[in-house]
Amino acid sequence: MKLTKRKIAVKLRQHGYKLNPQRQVVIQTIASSRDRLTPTAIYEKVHQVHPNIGFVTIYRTLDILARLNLICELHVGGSCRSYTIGAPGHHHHVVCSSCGQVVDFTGYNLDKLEQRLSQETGFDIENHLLEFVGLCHDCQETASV
Amino acid sequence: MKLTKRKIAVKLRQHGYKLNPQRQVVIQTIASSRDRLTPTAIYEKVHQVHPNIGFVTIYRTLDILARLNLICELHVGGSCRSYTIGAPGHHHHVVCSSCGQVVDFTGYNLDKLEQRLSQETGFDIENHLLEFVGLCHDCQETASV
DNA sequence: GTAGGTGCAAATCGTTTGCAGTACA
DNA sequence: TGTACTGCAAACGATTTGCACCTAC
Repeated sequence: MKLTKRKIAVKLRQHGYKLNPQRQVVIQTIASSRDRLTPTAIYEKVHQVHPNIGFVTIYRTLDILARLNLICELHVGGSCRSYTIGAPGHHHHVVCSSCGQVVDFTGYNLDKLEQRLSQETGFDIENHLLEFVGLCHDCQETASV
Repeated sequence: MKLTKRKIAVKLRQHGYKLNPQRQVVIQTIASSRDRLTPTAIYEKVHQVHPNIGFVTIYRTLDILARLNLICELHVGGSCRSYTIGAPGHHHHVVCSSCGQVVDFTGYNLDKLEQRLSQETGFDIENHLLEFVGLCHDCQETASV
């Protein structure tokens, strides 16, 4: 389940951000893609439909959306600045190294490990990053042909 | 346990790379730091001692070392291009969000989760990324003063 | 009406490439 | 000796900033 556009709009307003057409287009673009998208990729998609929306707007919108956890940054297997639409609640991602498709999953809990690490290292652990890379079903077939 | 300089030298030679003074300095710099280092940080440290070593050499050396798994890329809590000296064998990292100190740990196995995800998503999973961020012991004290 | 947002151009930062000279095995 | 490596300068791409105008609330 992905975040609906409505929920995103509400959260933006809650935090004092306006929801104008440009932002709607950016959100719509990310939300309707199954792949992880770089700022450039987002710009290109957006630009096809709305040629007057500039790069700067993309960057600024991404900053806001990321800060509000409405989109997720991905690191594995490619550009360190690519995003996917955020799912509600805590979750992790599986990313295709070939086509960039992103699948998210829930139900894996790292609390116990965090606790062990806190004790062993003396760190006060705040957060973690867990991602998987591999080939999605389609790309496996393409690769084996 | 970290990789010794000797082991690094051997591995470089095994792969047909030369071990010249510049590379030794770069390796020494990374190996002797407890923190994660960006290319710029490495350059600055190296430059203090050897002002004639240029940026390009740093980048090229980092590429080689990373390809041979002699250093590890870190993503969490800061620049996406920072490195720490590699430990032998499979391991993960805990990084301090304040000072950048890196501690690595072993003994946590994600095979079972990978298997579950393969079944659920149809992905052929090749690799994963698992890092933790938090405050190290020293920075917790500094923060609470 | 006004704070916040846009879009352009220019500045800036990090990274890569071409090339001539240099050094290691 | 020959191949690989360095270091400079220049090219390049991605991201940020300044500023005047605009628009959602």
